[in-house]
Amino acid sequence: MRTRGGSVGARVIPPALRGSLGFLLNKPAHEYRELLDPRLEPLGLTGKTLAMLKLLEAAPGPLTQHRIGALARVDRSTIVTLVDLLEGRGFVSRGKVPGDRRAHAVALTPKGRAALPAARRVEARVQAAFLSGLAPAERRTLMGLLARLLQASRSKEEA
Amino acid sequence: MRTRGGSVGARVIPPALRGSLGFLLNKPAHEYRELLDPRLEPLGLTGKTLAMLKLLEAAPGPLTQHRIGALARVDRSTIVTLVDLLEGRGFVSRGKVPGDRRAHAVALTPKGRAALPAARRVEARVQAAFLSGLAPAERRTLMGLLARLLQASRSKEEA
DNA sequence: TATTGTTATACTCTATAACTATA
DNA sequence: TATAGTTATAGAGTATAACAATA
Repeated sequence: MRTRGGSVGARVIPPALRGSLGFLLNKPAHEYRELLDPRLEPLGLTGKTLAMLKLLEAAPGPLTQHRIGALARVDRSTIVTLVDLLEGRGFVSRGKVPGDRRAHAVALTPKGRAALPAARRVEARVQAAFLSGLAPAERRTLMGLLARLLQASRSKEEA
Repeated sequence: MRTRGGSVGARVIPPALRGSLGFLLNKPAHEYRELLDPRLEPLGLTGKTLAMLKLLEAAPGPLTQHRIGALARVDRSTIVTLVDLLEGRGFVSRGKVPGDRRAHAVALTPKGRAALPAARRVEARVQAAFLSGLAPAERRTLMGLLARLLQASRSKEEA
């Protein structure tokens, strides 16, 4: 009662769920994380910490934790843990912010910068594998639409 | 130091994150759930339990918990809790499966069936609001691409 | 031996509230 | 008074492992 590849029938998306946006967003999100994180683990990273590293690399200089949270849409209390992880690995450092002794200047260390290329390659491979069911143009479309969705949503802040 | 709408700058997606599929999938998934679940709560449902209700409605008859899990790609241990919730609300019932005394026949009750139209209307409204930044055609494209992504992914099962 | 449902447990992700040290 | 970072905590979401009943 189980052919090769699953006659059980979980391969096809039930029509009843094809219109459920929550299902369509949550499942891939979860599956992608399960795929990427183990591959980044040998490098001492996860999808989330890698994203933070990329954010820091793209910035003109150090960022405060508050600023990182604003960019990544994550609460500042959550940022603490992520920075702790990266600092523990020696990928970032917490320095001083001239003019504000409350804030921390989170900066990419040489080690953190050096870790980025390999991590990016891993991410690119995993991402390509995960998206392999879609044509290149479709992948761009999908990511573009998701980005616009995110841009349109106010999530927390708004009057 | 905070203009209307957030000069803080979290509105735009940082270029560094536009290529991070994990970020693009996780954030909308999370935000959508935060939006939908409170709206379904007065009806005694959540996005997940509503999805299960829709699955049962579309089925020709009762489904075993194992079957529900296969369709929704959720572990059977997780299904237990969801069925418990729906059963507690009187939306589904656990009956017997002729021929297999291990399995439970999860069936929609009249009350469960009656709850669906209103829940669907709420879901449609929330979904439309969440997708309001996209044109109708784009919404269909997005959901279609997500569905294909899910269809292509093997998640757990495979040789 | 394998499968269905169940329970116990554990892990991740994320946020809220309260505290501190500043501003 | 308000903000940056921290800590403690709580809650959702999900899975694995082990067990009983049954196949």
